[in-house]
Amino acid sequence: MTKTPYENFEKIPAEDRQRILNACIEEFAQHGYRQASTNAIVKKAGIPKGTLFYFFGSKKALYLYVVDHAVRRFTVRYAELAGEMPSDLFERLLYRGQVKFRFVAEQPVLFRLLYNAFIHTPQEIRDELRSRTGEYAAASAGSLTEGLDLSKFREDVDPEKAAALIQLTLDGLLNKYLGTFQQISPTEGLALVEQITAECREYFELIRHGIYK
Amino acid sequence: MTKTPYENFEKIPAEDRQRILNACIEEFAQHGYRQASTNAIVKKAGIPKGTLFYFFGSKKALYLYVVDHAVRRFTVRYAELAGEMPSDLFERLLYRGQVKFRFVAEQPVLFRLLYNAFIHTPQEIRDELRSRTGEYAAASAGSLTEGLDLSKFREDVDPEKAAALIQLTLDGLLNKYLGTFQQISPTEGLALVEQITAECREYFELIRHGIYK
Amino acid sequence: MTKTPYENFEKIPAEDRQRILNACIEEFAQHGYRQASTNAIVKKAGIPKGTLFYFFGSKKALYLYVVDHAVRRFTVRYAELAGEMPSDLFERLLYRGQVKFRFVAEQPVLFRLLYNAFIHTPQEIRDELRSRTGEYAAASAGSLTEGLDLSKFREDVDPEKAAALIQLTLDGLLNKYLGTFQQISPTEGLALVEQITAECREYFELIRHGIYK
Amino acid sequence: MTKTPYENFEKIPAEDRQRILNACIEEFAQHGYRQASTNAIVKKAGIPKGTLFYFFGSKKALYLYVVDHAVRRFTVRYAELAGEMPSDLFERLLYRGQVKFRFVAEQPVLFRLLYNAFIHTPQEIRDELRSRTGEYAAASAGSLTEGLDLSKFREDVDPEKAAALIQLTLDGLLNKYLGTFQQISPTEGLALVEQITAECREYFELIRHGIYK
DNA sequence: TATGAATGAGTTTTCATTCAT
DNA sequence: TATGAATGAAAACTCATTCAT
Repeated sequence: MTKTPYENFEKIPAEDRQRILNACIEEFAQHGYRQASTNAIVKKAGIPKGTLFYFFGSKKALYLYVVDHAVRRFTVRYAELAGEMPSDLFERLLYRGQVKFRFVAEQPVLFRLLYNAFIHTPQEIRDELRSRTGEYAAASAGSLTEGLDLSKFREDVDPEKAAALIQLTLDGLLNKYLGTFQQISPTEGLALVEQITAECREYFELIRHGIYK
Repeated sequence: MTKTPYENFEKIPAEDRQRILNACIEEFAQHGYRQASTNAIVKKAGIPKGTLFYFFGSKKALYLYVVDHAVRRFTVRYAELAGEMPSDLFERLLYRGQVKFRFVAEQPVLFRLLYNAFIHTPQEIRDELRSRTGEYAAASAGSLTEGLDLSKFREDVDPEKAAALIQLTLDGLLNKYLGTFQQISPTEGLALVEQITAECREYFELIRHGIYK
Repeated sequence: MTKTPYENFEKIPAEDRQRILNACIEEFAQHGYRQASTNAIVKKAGIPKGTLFYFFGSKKALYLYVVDHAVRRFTVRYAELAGEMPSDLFERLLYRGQVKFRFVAEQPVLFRLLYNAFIHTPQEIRDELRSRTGEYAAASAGSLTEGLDLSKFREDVDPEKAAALIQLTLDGLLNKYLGTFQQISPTEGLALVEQITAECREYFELIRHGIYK
Repeated sequence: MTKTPYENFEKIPAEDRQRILNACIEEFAQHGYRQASTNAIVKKAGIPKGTLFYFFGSKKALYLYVVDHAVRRFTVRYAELAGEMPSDLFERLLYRGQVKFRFVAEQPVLFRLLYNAFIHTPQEIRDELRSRTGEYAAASAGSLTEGLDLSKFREDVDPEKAAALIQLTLDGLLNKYLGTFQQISPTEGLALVEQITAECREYFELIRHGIYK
C-alpha cells in the first residue's frame, strides 16, 4: 500500500519495464553514474525523453532505483541458500562462492553495475546508496562458522582465521576472473564457473592439509 | 627515434613535465575520465588551456598518456626487485606482495588512477588501454617458482599451484584493504602494510602446514 | 446565447467554478503568466489535469479568462458607486479613489494579477488582453465633472483641469503605496487606506486654495 | 584595475557589445527575467549560445549586468543636472521631471526594463539588485527643497508637503503616459514630452495659486 | 611555437498539451 | 463527457576542442 516515487514506472507492463531496466543497467554499468547519458538510455530503451523523467523524476533517482533493483536481485540469490549450510567449512564457503560466481556468470552486466556503484560514484549518491542497501547487507550477513563440525580441525587452528583464508581465496578468484566474465556470454560464463570450481578445489586441497588433522 | 604524438610535451623541461603530470593524475584519479575537467587540470598545472591541447591533442590522448605513465611507474617498481628472490616460496611472494602494497600505500592516488582506468572508463578508452599496456604486463610476469627450494614441499604438491594459492591470498588482501589505503595518508598506509603483513603471515602459517612436509 | 469557448467550464456548479478560479488567480498573481504552473493550479484546485484543459483549452486561454474575470470584478465595484456623486469635486474624486484603494486593500492578489497582466506578459497575450478589456475601460469612464457645484470655483479655473489634477494626485498615491498593499493583510490594508486618505486630504487642502475662491 | 566577472564581455569591440546589450535589453524588457529566453537573445544578437555564457556566466549574472547598465545610463542623466537647481520649486521639479520624461521618451525599452526589474522579478534577483543599485539611488537623492526661495510661500504651507504634491503630480503623469511611450518612436516621444510639459504647467498654475501668496 | 577567445554539440530537466479510453 | 498517462519541444548551462594570431 505504500506509495513509491516510482509508481508511474511500476505500473507499466512488465515487459516494457524489463526492457527499460535493461537499457538503464547496460548504460550505467558501462559508463558509471556521471558519464551515463539519459539520452543514450532513452534511445536504447526506445522511449521518449519525457517518459523517462515521468517514470523516475531525475537521473539520480533513476540510478538509485536501478542499483536498488540490482541489489535486490543479488540478495534474492543469497536468500535462496538460507537453508543450505554444509557442516564442512570448505563445502559451505564453496557453495556460497558458487552462488556468487553463477550470479556473475549469468548477469555480468548487472554485477558490473553493482561493483561500480560503490566505487566511482559521487559522494552524495554513495551515501544515499549505503542507507538504502544497508538493510540488505545486514540481512545477508549470517555467521560463517556457526554450526560447523569442528572435530576435524587441528587444535591450534582458529576456525575463524581458517574461514577468512578460504574466503580470501574465493574473493581473489572472483577478482581474477571478473574481467573475463564481463567479456563472455552467460553460457560460457557458467562453463567458466565449473572450471573455477575445479581450480578452487585444488587450492582447498592444499589448505585442508594445513587445517585439518 | 620513432616520433610520438607527445613530442611537444616530452621536449619541455622535466620539472614542468612532472608538475603537469601530477595535476593530471590527481584530477583523473579523483574524478575519473569523463568527469575530469581539462579546465581544472590547466588551473592546477598553471598552464594555458591551448597549451594542454598543443601537448596532448585531445583529452582522450592525454588520459591514455597519463595512464601509460602510471603503468610505467608501477612496472619499474617490480623491475627493481628482479634480483631479490628468496628461495622460500612464502617469503618470495610476500616480498613481491609487500612491494605492491607499499606502492599502493605511497602512491594511493596514482594507484587509484590505475585501478579505475580499467573499470569505469568508456569502452573505446579501455580497448586502447589494453593494447598499450599488455606488453608491460607480459614483461613483468616472470616465473614465480624458478629457483625455489623444493625440498620442503610434500611430494604430492604442485609448486605452481601452491604459488597460485598464495598469490590469490595476497591479491584478496590487497582488494580487501584497497579502499582503506585511498582514505589514509602514505605514512598511515605504510603502518597498515605492516599490519597486513602480519595478518598475511597468519594465513601463510595455515597454508604452510598443508604444503610443507 | 453566443457560445463561448469556455462553456465546459461555465456549466459546472458555481462553487467549483469559484474554487478553480481562486486557484488560478493565486497562481498567476504570484508567478506571472509564464512561470505559473498548470500543475500547481490543478493541485490547488483539486481537479485532474485533463479537466483543466477540457475547461479552458490552453494555458493562454485560461489566463485570458482569469484576467477577464478580474477586470469584471473590478469594474463591478465602480458600477456600484454610480449613484453616489458628492457635489464637491474633491469629495467626489476622493470617494472614487477610496473605492479603488479599498479594492486594492481587500483583493491585493486579484489586483496584482490585474496590474501585472498588462506589464510582464508576452506580447501576444497583452494584445489579446487589450482588445478584450478595452470595452470595460470605456464603459467605466463616465464624466467626472457632471453635476458639480461650480459656484465655489474661481472663474479662471477649468473644472476639467482641476479634476484631472486631483485624479493625478490620487493615481500617484496609489502607485506609491501599491507595493505596500501587496505585502500586508487586507485588515492592515484597510487601515492603510485611512492613512492614505488623511495624507490625501492634506494635498487637497493645498490644491483647494488654488482652485476655490 | 579591478577584475569584473564580465571582463570577457567588456573587452570585445564596443560595436558588438552594444548590439548584444540591445538584444538583451529588448528581450528582458519585453518578457521579464524568468520568461526571457537565452535562446532568443543569442538569436537576436547573432552570437552562438556558448558565447553568451562565456561572456556572462549565467542568465542571472547577465540580467544583473543588463539592469546595472540601465541604472547607470539612467543615473548619468540625473548627474548631468547636478548644477541646475532653479530656486523656484515648480521649475526645479519640472526640470527634474523633464529629464526623466526625456529618458523615457528616448529609451522606452530601457526604461521598461528598469521599471519591471524591481517588480516582477524573483526575490533572489531583487535582493541582489537592491544591494547593487542602492548606491546609485542614494547618490541621486539630494534634498528637493534645499536652497529654495521660500519668500513666495504662504506662511501656513509646509514646503515639503508642497514638494511632495508636485512630485506626485509628475509621477502620476509619468505613469499615465508610460504605456504610450512604449508604443511610439523616440521622436514622437520627445514631442509627447513637450505636450506633457505643457499639461504639467497647467496643473502647476492651479497648485501655485494654492501655495504661493 | 604557443595561446586563449570563441564555439556548438552535448547535458539534465520542465511542463503545457494531447489523446486513447 | 472527463481523464491522466505519456510526450517532445524548449529551457539553462558545460566543456572539450579549434583556430587566428
